[in-house]
Amino acid sequence: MNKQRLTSTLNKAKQVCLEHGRKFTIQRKQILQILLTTDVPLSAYELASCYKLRTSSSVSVMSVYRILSFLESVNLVRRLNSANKYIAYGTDSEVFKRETSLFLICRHCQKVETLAVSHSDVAKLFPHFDDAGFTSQTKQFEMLGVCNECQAKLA
Amino acid sequence: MNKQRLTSTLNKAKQVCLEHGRKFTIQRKQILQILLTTDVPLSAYELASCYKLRTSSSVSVMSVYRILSFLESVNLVRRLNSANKYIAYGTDSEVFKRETSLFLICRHCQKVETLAVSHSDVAKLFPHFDDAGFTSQTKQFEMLGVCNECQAKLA
DNA sequence: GCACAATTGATACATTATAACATATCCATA
DNA sequence: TATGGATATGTTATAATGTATCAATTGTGC
Repeated sequence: MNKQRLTSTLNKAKQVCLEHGRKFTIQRKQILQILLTTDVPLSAYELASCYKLRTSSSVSVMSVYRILSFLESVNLVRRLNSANKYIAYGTDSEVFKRETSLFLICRHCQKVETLAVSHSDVAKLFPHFDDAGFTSQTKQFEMLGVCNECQAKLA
Repeated sequence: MNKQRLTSTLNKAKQVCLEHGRKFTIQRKQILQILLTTDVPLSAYELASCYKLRTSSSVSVMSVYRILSFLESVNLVRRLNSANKYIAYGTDSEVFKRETSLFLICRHCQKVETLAVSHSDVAKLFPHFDDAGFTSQTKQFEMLGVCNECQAKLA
């Protein structure tokens, strides 16, 4: 993510927090910024380490979990279930706009690409889904595999 | 799962193991049987407890993980990433037949329903999926929500 | 019996996550 | 100003999940 987009996302993130009557504290900002400026998902423990390296300050893992859970609740961060790691994305991204997302996670380089999926597509995608009478609360799907670039390298 | 289907699945499971040049040991059989006869997913630790209760024998958690990982490798068991738990299914099920599956996981009763998805449907219905040039190795999607029955109860 | 691979046991450890309670900070307002 | 409530963080302990390593056992073919 380039500098301009980062700044704009951080500003928007602050707005989002305020709109929820919550604060955009320095720690929340730092954690979000770390996630926005790394290209691979990070675990809570990795985030705590990163925090120490980048800021000459520190944050407890417990706080990292709380911060992540807060940032998730306002849709600024997502947890990848298949990796137990976390990602962020620009506030101009489809992920932030609360559509259903498909995360393509590369097993080699760990990078994650995001595609948007409409809810109607989801229903269409899975035959008999409507018959099942199941009320989905899921806004993300995860797919593991090999990305374009890694495939080229491996070939 | 009824008794007849259980027996047939266990027999088929033995075949599958032998076809892979591996054994269908008593422990593997017990673990599989526990998974086949529970209606909710179980964690490795829960399986170890269950094993003790049901068999008057026991198995180390380490072994449970090895057994699960083996059973997964021959497609007799699946791990649910969103719950860190494991499920099995009849050998007559679509899941066993290696199609892509969608697991509908109920947040209330924990029960899991399975739908089959063809690979071509997956590619077709995520817009821009082909553009991404991503090679998927995923054979399952997980959806959290509320099942039919629980919804009726809650209403 | 012996060699070999597959399986399991046992111990230790790593990683991920939550519980519980204390403290701090900020803001509205009495 | 102070005080009360909500929000946020610190601290410690512990639970839950998972892996590494090496030894022991079991079964099978020769």
